[in-house]
Amino acid sequence: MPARRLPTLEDVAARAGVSRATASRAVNLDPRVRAQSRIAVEAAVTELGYRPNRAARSLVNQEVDSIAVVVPEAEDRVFADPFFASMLASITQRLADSPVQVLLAMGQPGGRQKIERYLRGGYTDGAIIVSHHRDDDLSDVLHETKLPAVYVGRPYAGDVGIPWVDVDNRSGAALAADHLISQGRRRLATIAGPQDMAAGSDRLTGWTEALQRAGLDSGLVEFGDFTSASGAVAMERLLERAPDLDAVFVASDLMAVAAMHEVQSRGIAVPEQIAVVGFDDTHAAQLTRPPLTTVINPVGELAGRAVDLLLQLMQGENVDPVVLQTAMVKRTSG
Amino acid sequence: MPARRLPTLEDVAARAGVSRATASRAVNLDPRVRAQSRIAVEAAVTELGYRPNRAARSLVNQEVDSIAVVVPEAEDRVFADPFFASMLASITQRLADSPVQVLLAMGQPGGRQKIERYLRGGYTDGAIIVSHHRDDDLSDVLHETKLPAVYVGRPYAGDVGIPWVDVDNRSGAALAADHLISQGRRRLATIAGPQDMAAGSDRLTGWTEALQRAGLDSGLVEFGDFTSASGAVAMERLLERAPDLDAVFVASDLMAVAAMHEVQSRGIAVPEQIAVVGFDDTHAAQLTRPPLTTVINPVGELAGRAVDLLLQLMQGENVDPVVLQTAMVKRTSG
DNA sequence: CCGTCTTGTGAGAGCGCTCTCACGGTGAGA
DNA sequence: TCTCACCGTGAGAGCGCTCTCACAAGACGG
Repeated sequence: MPARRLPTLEDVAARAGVSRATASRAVNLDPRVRAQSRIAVEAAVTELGYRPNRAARSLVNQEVDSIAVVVPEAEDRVFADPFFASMLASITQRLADSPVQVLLAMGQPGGRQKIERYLRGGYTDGAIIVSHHRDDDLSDVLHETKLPAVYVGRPYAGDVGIPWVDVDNRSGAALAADHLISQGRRRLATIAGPQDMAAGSDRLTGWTEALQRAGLDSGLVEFGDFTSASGAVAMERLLERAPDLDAVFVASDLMAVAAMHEVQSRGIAVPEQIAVVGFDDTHAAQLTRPPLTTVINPVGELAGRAVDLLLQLMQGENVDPVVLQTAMVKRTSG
Repeated sequence: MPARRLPTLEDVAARAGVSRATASRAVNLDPRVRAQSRIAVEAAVTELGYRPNRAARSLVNQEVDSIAVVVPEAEDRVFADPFFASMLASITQRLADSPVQVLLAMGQPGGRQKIERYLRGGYTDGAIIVSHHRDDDLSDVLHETKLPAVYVGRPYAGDVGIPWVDVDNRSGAALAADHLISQGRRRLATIAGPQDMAAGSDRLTGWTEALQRAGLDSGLVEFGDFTSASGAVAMERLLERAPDLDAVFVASDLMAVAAMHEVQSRGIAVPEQIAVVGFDDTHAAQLTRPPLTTVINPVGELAGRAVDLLLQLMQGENVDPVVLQTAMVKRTSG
C-alpha cells in the first residue's frame, strides 16, 4: 500500500487538457492523435511520473500476462548447476520481444507448498517446470487447476498429461559410446546420473545398449547426483575397481570436469590413457585442459521449444512432447 | 487471446448457486461464509477449473504486485558467473512468503532498449538492478519514471539518487592484504577487476592502501574482467613480470580458481611458494585443491537487504544505501 | 451551398474482482 | 410476543484502463 496515490490516466488527461480516451491513445501511440495533443500528454506523463497500471490494462485486453518458470529445487542446487541459469536466461531471451513477463518461482524441497500455492493462486497464466526431479504432486496441482504447463525434461513418472521437451538422452549417450568404441577403446566405464531422474536413467540406458551392441562389458558403472563432488568420488571408485579402464563417459559436464581432475591428479594422461566424454556442453567444457569432448544438451533450443509449446497451450491448442536430437562436440579429452 | 473464455467468478457463483460476493469470500477464505456455501463454491471452482484473474484482483486491491530483477548483462555472462544465479535465488527466496512476484529481465548490452521499455512500460512496481557495470542510461530511465529501484553494487557513477546495497569492497581487500602480510609474505601481487566497475576499483584501492600502509610495493597489478579466462591470462603475465612473487590476491573467485590452476600447472606449490586469496567465497572456492582462502561476499544478505530497501521505497519511505562489512574465510590456499 | 467524407475527440461501457452497505433470517433475552 | 444483536448474504460501486460509438469541425467535390 503506497503512501501516496499514483497518478492515473485521468490525472494525465486533466493536466494535458484532453479526455482520458485521448490520453490513452497518446500513451499507446495511436496515430490518430493530433501532434499537439500527443505532446501535451507526453509532457503530462513526464511531469507526473505517470506509469500505466498494468493490472487495469491487462484486465481490459485479456492479454497473456506472464508465465512462471518453476524450479522445484533447493537454492544451493540451483546456484551450482549452470543448467538452470542457462535455462532461465534462454527463456527470458525468447520472450524478450513479447509482452509476456517471466516470473520466477524456486523452492527448496521442503517448501513445495509454496510453489503449489503459487500455481493455485492464479498468479500466472502458464508455467514451465524446470527440474530433473520427479514431480508427481506438482502434476496433480497442474491437472487440477488446468494451468497450462510444460515440463523441461521428460517427467520420470511417464505420461502425466502434461507436454514436455527434452533432448534424446538415450541416443546422446549412445553417440558417446560409439565414439569411444570407434577410437578403439575397449575397457569403458560410465559415471551415471541419479536413476530417479529421466535424464539419469535414459543416459545410462543408451550407454549400456550401445556397449552391448558392440559386445563389450557394460558393468563398469558408478553413480553420481550430477554434482561436482559426486563426480570426483565416482571416478575414484571406478579407478579402484578397474585400474585398466581406458575411457569413461560421464553423464554431466559438471561431474565430468571433476572426474577428469581426479584422473589427472593421479598422473594419468587424458586422453592418452583414459578418454573422458561428458554430457551437456556447458561453458566449463571449453575451459578444462584438455578441453572436454561432450554431448550437446541444446539448452537454448530446449528453452525456445518449451516457450513455444506453452504459448500454444495457452491459446487452447493441443501440443505433443518434443524430443530434440543431439550431437557430439569432439574436443581433445576423448 | 485464448480460444475459449476462462471461467470467471460470476460463473462459479452461478454454478454454486450463490452471489458473486459470496463466491469471492469463499475463494478468499473469509470465515463469515457458511460451510455449505463454501463447499458449493469449492466444488464449482474445481469443476470449472476456475483461477482468479490476478489483474482484476490487484486492480481492486492496489496491491504491490511484482518487482523486477534486472540484469543488464549479456546472457553468456550471466551463465558463467554464479553471482547472478545466486543473487536471483536469494531474492526469490526472500520473497517466497510474500505475495510479491519476481519478474526477470535480462538484456544483452545491445538490447538495453528492451530493458528500458520494460521499466518504462509499467510492467512492474519496483526494480532491483543487479550488475557490476555502470548503468548511466538506466539511472535516467529510473529517475524519469520515478520507478522505485535499488542497485546491487554501488553505482560507479557515484550518487545517482538511487539507493544501493554493497559489500565493503575496500576493507575486504584490505583484509586480504593484511592477512597475507601477517603471514610474512613480502612480494605481493594482485589480479584486479575491471576499473570501470565499483567492485573492481574499490577492491584495488583497498589492496593498494593496505600495502602502502605496510610500506610494501603495490605496483604488481594485472587486470582481468572477472571471467575465468582473464584470470589465467593475468596470472601468466604476473609470473612473467615477477617470478619471485609469493602471494597473489585475486579480485574474484572465478578468476582466482583459474589463476591458481595456472600457478599449479607450472609446478609451483600453493600455498608454500605462492599464496592465493580470492574474493566472493563462491561454491567453487571449496572445490579447489587446496581450498581457496577468500573474502566473503555475502550474496544472500545483500539480496535480502536489497529487497527490504525496495519494499520500503515502494511504501514511500526514504532509505539510505547499505554497506555490508565482510570477513575472510581462511582455508589453505593462502 | 449542400451533402459527404475525414480527422480528432469525448462520453461511457465494461473487463473481473473486492468491499461496503443494507437487509432478511435466526435465536437470545425481556 | 416483541426487540435486538448477529450472522450470512446480495446488490452495486468502483479500481484504471481500452475501445466502441457518436459527434463536431473542417475539407472537398458536385
